[in-house]
Amino acid sequence: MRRAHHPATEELSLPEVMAALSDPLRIGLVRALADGAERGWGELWAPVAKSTLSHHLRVLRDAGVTRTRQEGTRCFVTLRRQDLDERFPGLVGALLEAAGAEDVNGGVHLAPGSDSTAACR
Amino acid sequence: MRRAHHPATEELSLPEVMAALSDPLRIGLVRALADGAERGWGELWAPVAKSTLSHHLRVLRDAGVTRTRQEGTRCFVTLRRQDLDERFPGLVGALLEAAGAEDVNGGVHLAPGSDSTAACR
DNA sequence: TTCGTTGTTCGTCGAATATCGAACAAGCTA
DNA sequence: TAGCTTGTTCGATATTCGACGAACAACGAA
Repeated sequence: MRRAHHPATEELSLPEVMAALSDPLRIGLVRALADGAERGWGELWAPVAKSTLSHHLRVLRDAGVTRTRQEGTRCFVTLRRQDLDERFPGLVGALLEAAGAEDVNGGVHLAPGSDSTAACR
Repeated sequence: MRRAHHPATEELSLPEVMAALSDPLRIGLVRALADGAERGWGELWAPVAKSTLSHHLRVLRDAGVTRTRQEGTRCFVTLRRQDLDERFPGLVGALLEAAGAEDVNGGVHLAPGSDSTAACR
């Protein structure tokens, strides 16, 4: 498990962020993180192999959309909402609203028994 | 020159629109159309072969971002701002603002002598 | 130390994308 | 009719992307 790279706020690239947010599964992941709560890997369920999920989370991280924190063998992920809003005001909000209206989620959902108050027990 | 396909407003797909807007050159094209004016092909200059430009304009059209009108051998293109705002409120505005702040244009610019008042002479 | 859990990385595959030049089609214009 | 202009389409090629399973690395627990 190598040290993950997180671009600084001023390094965020608009095309890269747009590309990261153009996949239904990744939109679903962002929606799952939209409430601002930190989520453990295990809470995020998606209909793909774990290596594929790891790939998508890496794309989001590399684009600066999410931040990953490591704790032992576990990883926790949060949406970098504030950084994104600073560089691209309104973009994430508009995306989340549109994705909610159309129910775009790529098959992603939170694991049973997880809610924003029970995260990271 | 075959009849171009334009998806209806209710057929617009969020991931597809996001993907169409994730390329710097296409962002540049959208910016060139942002004032709502109809532009002729010849007014849009980009640092790629004409077949490549045709491809990018097709991607935008197929995603429902732009509308193409044909007149003789010429084509004119407009941004479907109203349709996009109806389905994805605020998305295009946030993109244009961010792209303007970062000057993302993919090398696209309007041909010399073109401005919003002189279009389509 | 030996497992088991967790997430990353690697190799591979097929599909999609970006790009170019060349050929083509459709409509003006001379 | 014969060019000219304009934009699309066609191959061809190189790259990227999404997906998978397998192997690996790091850490906690038994």
